Amino acid sequence: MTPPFRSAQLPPPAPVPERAQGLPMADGGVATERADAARNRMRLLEAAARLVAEHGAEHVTMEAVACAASVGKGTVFRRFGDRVGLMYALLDHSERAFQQAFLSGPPPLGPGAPPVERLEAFGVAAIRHTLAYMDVLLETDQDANRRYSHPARLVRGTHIAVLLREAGVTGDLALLTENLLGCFEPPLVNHLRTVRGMPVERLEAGWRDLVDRTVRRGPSGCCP
Amino acid sequence: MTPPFRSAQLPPPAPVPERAQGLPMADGGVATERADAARNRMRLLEAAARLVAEHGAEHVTMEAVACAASVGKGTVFRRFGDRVGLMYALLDHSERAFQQAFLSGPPPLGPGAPPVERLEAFGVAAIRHTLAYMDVLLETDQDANRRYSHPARLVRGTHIAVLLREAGVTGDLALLTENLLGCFEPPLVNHLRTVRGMPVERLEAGWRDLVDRTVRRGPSGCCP
DNA sequence: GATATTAACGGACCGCGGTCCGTTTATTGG
DNA sequence: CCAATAAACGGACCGCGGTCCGTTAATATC
Repeated sequence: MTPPFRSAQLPPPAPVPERAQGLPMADGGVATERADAARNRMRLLEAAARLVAEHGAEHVTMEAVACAASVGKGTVFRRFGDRVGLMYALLDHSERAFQQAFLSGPPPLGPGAPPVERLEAFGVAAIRHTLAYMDVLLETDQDANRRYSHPARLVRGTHIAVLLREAGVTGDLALLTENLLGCFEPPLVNHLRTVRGMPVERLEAGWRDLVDRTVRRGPSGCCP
Repeated sequence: MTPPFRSAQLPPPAPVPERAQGLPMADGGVATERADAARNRMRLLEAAARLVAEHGAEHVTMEAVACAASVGKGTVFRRFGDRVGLMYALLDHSERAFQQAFLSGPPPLGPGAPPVERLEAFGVAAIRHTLAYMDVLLETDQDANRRYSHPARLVRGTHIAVLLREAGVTGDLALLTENLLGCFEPPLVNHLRTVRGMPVERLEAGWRDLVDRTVRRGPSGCCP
């Protein structure tokens, strides 16, 4: 009688775009959002961003966002699915910018530098990104399931895995990657900074050290 | 006008014991719970455990617990503070047992084995513990702040740090410890098992590998 | 431009976590 | 045993996330 599992997700009702989707159609066009829908999405994102800036993400209610955007509450949920979805939407721009920086920007973050250097630069950038958007990120952390399946996390994970491989790391790359990703968990970073009082430089140095330990030759003997 | 921070905690109203406290008093006695309070705590814990077993932690409401224990809703909150507090209380016994096992049980988990072996055994035990209590642990994960400051996590962290030191690891032990602790995050373990389909053995092997990489000689050159 | 279709809208509604405060009851001191 | 005190009780109450469904209006077709 115990219900399936936490990871059993809401099935296929699947409205909830969270972002204007361009689904290809039979005739070669794209199924675009209706004009009013698109306008409301913009209004909602702007209102949400304003309220977050004013009161902190933690104190922004869905109803307040709806009201500030002069829109019904139902509309907010239809556009963004739930509170966490709205928060993710708020992060979308900066996350894309970050992705572009490490996928195709200038070295050492982007291609062109040796993999270990890129990895170190990546972590430093990720930590800074986390700090910059901390309060919204902490809100997205509410839904543990989505956190680990979110596209942004997958992209980061793939990037790390590729760099590890390029660096000649052997072993369970998937797990090593997850371990490295753990360094950017917003609540962890927040805790280390706020409660334990660690300066950013220390976190960055810790990341570099960790990368070195991970990369420095595989599980078997040290220095063949 | 932005409110202080997320980590700013509820000040000192400080009822919320979460566990029968034995505070020392002037006369040498202990300030114990009133009889009815203690009885209600037991009833609530039993009721909660039953409901969790029956319906899964995720579907247990505070009102249902109160009702099943024939107690008012207010009483549940006075005893355990909030939902997460109740969940932590449910985990208390097993967590203490685990602590005893690695602090004073037989080797290789307890004292007597070399530190690296203990560390590896610790991780394996922690992963199993996490899997065994997964659904309740996932509920405790709601409150990100408390997660990182919870006594149980501190104990685990101290244990890891001590073993790392004994193993002769140099570097930022605090950060290395946090990184290793990340391997036991319930939502991560759940994701790797449920979504990514990794068997327990793989997680355990991954832990051992990670310990090896962490321990194998510090940040500077490889094999002096 | 009129009509049909279908997506989008919005606010009433629900459930649950958490609080408040008037009432009850265990305890202690005489 | 009785009174006084303070702790514990319990349920009405509140706010917010999320859902539902009758209404509205954008688009497509003619």
